[in-house]
Amino acid sequence: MARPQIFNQDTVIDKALDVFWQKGFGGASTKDLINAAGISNGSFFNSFGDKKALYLKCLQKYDTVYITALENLLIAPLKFKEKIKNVLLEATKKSPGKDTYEGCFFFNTSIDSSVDDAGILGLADAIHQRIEKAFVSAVDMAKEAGEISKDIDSTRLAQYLFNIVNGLRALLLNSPPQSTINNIINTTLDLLPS
Amino acid sequence: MARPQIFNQDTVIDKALDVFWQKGFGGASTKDLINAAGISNGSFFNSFGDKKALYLKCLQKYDTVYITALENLLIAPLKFKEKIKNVLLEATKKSPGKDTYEGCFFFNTSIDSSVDDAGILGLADAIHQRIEKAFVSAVDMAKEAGEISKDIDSTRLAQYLFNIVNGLRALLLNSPPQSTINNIINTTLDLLPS
DNA sequence: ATAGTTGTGGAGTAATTGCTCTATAATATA
DNA sequence: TATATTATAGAGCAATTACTCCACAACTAT
Repeated sequence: MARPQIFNQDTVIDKALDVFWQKGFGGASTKDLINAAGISNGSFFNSFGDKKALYLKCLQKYDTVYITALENLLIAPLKFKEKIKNVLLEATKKSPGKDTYEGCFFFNTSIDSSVDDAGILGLADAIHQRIEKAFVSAVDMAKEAGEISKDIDSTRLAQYLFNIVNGLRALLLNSPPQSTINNIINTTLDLLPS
Repeated sequence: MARPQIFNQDTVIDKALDVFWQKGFGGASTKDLINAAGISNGSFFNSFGDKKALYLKCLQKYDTVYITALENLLIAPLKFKEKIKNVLLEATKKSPGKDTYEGCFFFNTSIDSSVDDAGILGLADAIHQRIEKAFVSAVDMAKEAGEISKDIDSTRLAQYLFNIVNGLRALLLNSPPQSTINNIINTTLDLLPS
């Protein structure tokens, strides 16, 4: 009936995610994206609409894959402190094979001043709430298990912990010494309420 | 001997700082800067060299004025907890007259992926160390005053506190509800070691 | 084979970018 | 008043941007 697409959409989104992740929305040119994906200009715009729409798809994919992984860490059947430790270590690990920190595409989006699309900002906000909710679940589980006092306000502690992760995300952008990261993580764990 | 400059350099830097602060390095076009300063294209490049050099001057000014203010808060003769509270409140206050959060030009610089100039990055790094050092001083003062244990590693606690401020800086970029800010600040203060 | 439909490649476009160049204006000194 | 010196205004430029347009390719159903 019609000529079939020569490329795999999902693969292109993965490649685009890499480029956006590295360079940000404004820093990634359409040429960068097209080159990375290995498709033609025509196919690019024909299939994805425009740069913003593709970025949104990348963020959706990130939501599905990476945020889900974070969520799983937070609802894992482990001790509270252990769980938080895992989250902090996961957030500050290096990219596989490389010597740079992996970072977080959601965080990068939320601080990227070149992102002004309502759809993208809306999804970023939804992801923010999703993560916060996952932290709340972790705190609630800790309460149930008697690991921390039931008097603690779950939302408050969740927002506090999320904030520490975000501080680390910002720090990571400037390739800090590992000792700084360790200091922050260890102090956070030491100060965790009981 | 020669035609005098019609404008005040320091005023132009202030105006440029405003524009860069709002839009970031890449987001602020030379046209934006020139319009805000109210000078001509020729004068702009003749006096400041290029965009990067002007940005550096803005960051230097920020260092001198705002970072010094933060430093003063941290070495003020107040109780440790009081001091940290002041720093957190100062970091999260709204712009005078406006309904948006003021933010931090240094922080914005450190997360701005469109900044790639070695001089700017170098100064940002120096400011980072300056702030960390100020936090260390605050912790040391608290130890001397017997407010917290001398067993605490000053650098570790300083980096932890700085990290919380940076998390808030990132959060502020998305105009969060005041309750979230309060929750993070109050939890941080509650968990402060003794 | 042919018609119908959709994908592909790549030349082309209008707008914007940071910055240069030059004619001229304004000043201090001689 | 003439000269030397620097500032100003703004036209202009090469490069890049996101994106459009269209001739043509590739496929399926008839």
